[in-house]
Amino acid sequence: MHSILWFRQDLRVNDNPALNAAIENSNQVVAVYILDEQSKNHRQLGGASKVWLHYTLADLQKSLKEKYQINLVLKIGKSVEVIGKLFAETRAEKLYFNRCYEPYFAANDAIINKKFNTETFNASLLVEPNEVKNGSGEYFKVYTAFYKKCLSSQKLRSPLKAPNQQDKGSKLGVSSLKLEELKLLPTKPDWAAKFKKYWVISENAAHENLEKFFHNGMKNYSDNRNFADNENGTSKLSPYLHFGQISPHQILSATQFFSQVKPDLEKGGEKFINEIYWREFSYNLLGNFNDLPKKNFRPEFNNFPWDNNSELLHKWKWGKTGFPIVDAGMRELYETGYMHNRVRMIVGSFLTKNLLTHWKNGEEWFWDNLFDADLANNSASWQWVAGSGADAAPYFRIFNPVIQGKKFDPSGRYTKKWCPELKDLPIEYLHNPWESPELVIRAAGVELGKNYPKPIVTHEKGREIALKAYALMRKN
DNA sequence: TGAAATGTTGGGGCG
DNA sequence: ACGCCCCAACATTTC
Repeated sequence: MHSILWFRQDLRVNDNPALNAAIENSNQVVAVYILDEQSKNHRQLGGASKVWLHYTLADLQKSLKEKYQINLVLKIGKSVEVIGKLFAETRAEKLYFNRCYEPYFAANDAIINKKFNTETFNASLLVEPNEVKNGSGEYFKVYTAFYKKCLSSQKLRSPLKAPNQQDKGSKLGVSSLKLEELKLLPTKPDWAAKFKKYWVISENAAHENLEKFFHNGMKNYSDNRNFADNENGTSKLSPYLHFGQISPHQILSATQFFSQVKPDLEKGGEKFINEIYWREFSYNLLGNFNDLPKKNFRPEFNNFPWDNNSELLHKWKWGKTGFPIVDAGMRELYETGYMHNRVRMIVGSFLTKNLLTHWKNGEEWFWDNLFDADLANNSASWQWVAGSGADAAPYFRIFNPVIQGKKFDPSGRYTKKWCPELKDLPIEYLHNPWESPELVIRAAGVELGKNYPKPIVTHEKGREIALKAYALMRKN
């Protein structure tokens, strides 16, 4: 008996409910990944996401082959059509897959469930969007309340072990595209080559990173996570989580285990789990407010007088704003496909509040450049930082990039790493080079406007303008 | 998961 | 010895 196992954002062998069900309930499994950019409303993958996906598929192909002798079939097309053909070709009895929660995926899944004999599972969330409601039956709009409710009401499953069975592959020789034919890697220019320096992209690497984080970062995580110059302060698991190379259930279970073994890690572990639940909150918002990627969650922001200056946006994207901590972050993003979380908040505040640029522009740049680009997280977080989102800080909380730099990159290591032209500036002026005495800045070999930009706006004036815009919005 | 402006307090210098 | 002033340091309010 044949079954089809459809891989999506659950690209792992362990703790994969659909995989377990398919292998346990059928003799021959046809595993498939469908690159679907044609179904209704599907959002094109960003450039960085494609690169990550390429290596992830390569890794998954290898593990499925080795462990179960299953070939991962690769296809391009509308998922409903590809699946229909597979059913016809293999006479499979059932389609197994793990649910996705992006609104366009969910709508498509509804069609597939109607058309075929399916069994679906939750593999990637601790809480599905309709699982948790507040006292009046509404979905939560405030994080802390959501989190508390989850903790008090949830029964979480333990991570599943990959079934130990051999020779589960289909004997029919279903045709597959070659991985290269998905064309996920850039060719000319090959801007993706550099990423190998920074990442090992595999299911195994996700677990090794988590283990490393337990030993190096989890103690004092509450504080460490904010320091951009602390390389070990965060887990860097977000891309793996997005593609499902590790599941939140695995993370929670491992964190709790570690906290028990090493009680001094308990506090950090709690905070870490709290951050994992921010992802859950984002999915909860997106699942209940499907327009989150496009429309202001707080409609009063529809009146906000954005400036949307394309030249300023361009300088922001390429790390040429003249504010070192902002530029460092934007360059880290482009170079590594990742940005430290604290710095994401700083550059987000800068774009929306100092440059008065609509958050959607930032959302799109992040979508294209982040390995962890994730519809729920990205849109919820951009709306949060812009002030238009759920549980967002009031708009007038405007980050001062100089103060933030001094506070969260006190050694200057982070800024100097990504803005090497500033490496000889003394720390007192690293985050505000335009205030540096002439002698000092010249001795450091920095010439503003020549080898490092002058600030493209003044923060004080920007703040004033932003507050005026905010007041205007409230009046309307 | 702010920053700036404004208000308050208290120690020390000084006449 | 005392009051006055200055001004950090901290607290509160406002945006």
